[in-house]
Amino acid sequence: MTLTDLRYLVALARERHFGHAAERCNVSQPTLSVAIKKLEDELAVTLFERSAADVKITDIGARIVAQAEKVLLEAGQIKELATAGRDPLSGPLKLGVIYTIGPYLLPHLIPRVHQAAPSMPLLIQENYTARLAESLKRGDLDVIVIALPFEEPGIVTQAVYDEPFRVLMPTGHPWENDTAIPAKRLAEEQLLLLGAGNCFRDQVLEVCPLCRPGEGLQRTLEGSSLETIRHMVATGAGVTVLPSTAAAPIPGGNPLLTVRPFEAPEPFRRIALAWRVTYPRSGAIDVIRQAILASPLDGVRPINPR
Amino acid sequence: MTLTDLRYLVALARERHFGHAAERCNVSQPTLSVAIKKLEDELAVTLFERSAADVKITDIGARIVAQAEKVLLEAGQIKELATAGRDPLSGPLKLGVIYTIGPYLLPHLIPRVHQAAPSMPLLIQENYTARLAESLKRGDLDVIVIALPFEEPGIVTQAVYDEPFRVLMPTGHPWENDTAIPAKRLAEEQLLLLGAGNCFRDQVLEVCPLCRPGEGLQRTLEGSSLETIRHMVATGAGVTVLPSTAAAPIPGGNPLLTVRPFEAPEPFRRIALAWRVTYPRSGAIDVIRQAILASPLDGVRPINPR
DNA sequence: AATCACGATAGTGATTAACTATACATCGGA
DNA sequence: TCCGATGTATAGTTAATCACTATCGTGATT
Repeated sequence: MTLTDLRYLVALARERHFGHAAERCNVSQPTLSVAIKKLEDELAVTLFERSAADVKITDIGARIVAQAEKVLLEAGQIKELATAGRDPLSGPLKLGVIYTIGPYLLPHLIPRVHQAAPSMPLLIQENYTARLAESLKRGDLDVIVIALPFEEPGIVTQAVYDEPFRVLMPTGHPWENDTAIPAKRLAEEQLLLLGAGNCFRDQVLEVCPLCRPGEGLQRTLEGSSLETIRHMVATGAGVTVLPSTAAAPIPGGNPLLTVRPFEAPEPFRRIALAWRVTYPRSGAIDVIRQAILASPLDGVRPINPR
Repeated sequence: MTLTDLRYLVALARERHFGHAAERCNVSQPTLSVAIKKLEDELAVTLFERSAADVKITDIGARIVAQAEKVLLEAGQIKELATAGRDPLSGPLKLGVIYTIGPYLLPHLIPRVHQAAPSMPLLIQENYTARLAESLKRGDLDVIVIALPFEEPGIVTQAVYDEPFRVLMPTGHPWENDTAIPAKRLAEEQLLLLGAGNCFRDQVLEVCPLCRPGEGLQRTLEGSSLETIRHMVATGAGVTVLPSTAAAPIPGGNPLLTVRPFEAPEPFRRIALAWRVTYPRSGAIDVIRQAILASPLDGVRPINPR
């Protein structure tokens, strides 16, 4: 049993296809077949049911694969430790960002990180919080940028900034003359919402408890983005709530759109970094944090680490 | 980086002496020296400070050794899992049973399986043959109990017993005085039938080709069960055909109901086990078969495996 | 300076892991 | 029922790796 064998095992469990798994491991199909068979012989256990139609993992196989993943994750930590021991700012950093932050943060973040740590390229993935959390735990990501609350065993978080919410309406809307909008008044309007899975959607619904989706004027745009919603507001389809960084990303802005703050207490979300407790490159995380705080993010309030 | 390398690494960290560490690993000293050097090159980190006096572990080396120990521990768990999973009678078995067998077989089967294989809990699902077949092929079920004929690619079957059909009528019915009922005479009566999807319904209709549902006196009870039909017969709503195990499930029976056999040739159904050809826990299947045959099922004729 | 202890290096053989080519099994369509 | 497509297993070969013995180099001790 070698680490290579375990990698083959995990790949096969993921792909459920010898050929594809082999390709993913950059080896030939027979290599992988033989390795799996060798493992099965060594452990004296059938790990997979092979049939013409597909490859099914056995019950015991699944448990062993889960354990193999743990072994590989821990083994990967050895390389991370070595990298960190050399220089935490060398080697690629796998960064995950939620959809409602990525487009507004990354254009500022990337050049700043590159300047602070030129030998630390960023490998970036945008996704929902739940997916990012999974990847983070699996080791597919090193650090993620998400909104609090966020509690996962084995994961630590550090708040970075608070970001107030804004109301976005088409220019000419009756609220245009108000300097600040009370949250309850959202219930009077057609409110455009992101699809389920976006944490920001839930946060908006918390702001306005009367806005139950499906009852009344709210409209959910499944699989959509804040940018799409912005365009819909511009066409007069309704109003929406945006995080401040997303409210006016282009200097000057769109003349068809008007942004107004909420009335106090202004609703906001708290954005944080999260990483595995065991992740050794704390220096790299600090660089990310500094780069975020150095970015010109509209309306945000930095949080100092305790 | 291999698991062997990590074992050498850990041994050296413990012994702080290349020769002794090599001895403990049952390899020569140069073998261990080379392996450690290879690791250091691969990780681009100095793990040990070699001096004439002794071998000192570096700061980063100590952290990597600790991690290596974790990897080895987790890797050892794989072997433990394999040992634990080697017994086909350990671990849950996902068993599917058709609706017209489940209520009569399972009360006998479950305690017998538990006795024969205490560490093999049964996860049971009752459904139509077609649904069970699908789940079986998908791997959601491991073994199913169905009525023959049953042909599916990749699935093998083994007949377990034959079960004759019986006529159930309300007590006081004119047929009560007959010792056996000819199948054709069913067409004379209001015949209560299970809904489509139940294989038993089709088998009953085969017994009596004149009984076309929808024409004449037959009545189909969609979404119903044999127990419901039994109650309807008791109220005089008609007669029905039951498999023998369902004819008198309670000792003593119901005074409102009378059961009579068919005239020879007695119609029957053949009950079988089915599983994927690739399913590795044949021992578990055998336990199920034995437990079925050991159950006191009214009127059934066991079939010996060829 | 000679010796000793110990790790590093060189060179060689055996094992193993990888490849290509091809056999074999199964399923679906003609 | 045969044939082709798909997918896994096996055979045979090559290359890389691992582990061995023998020996060297270095620093500490006598």
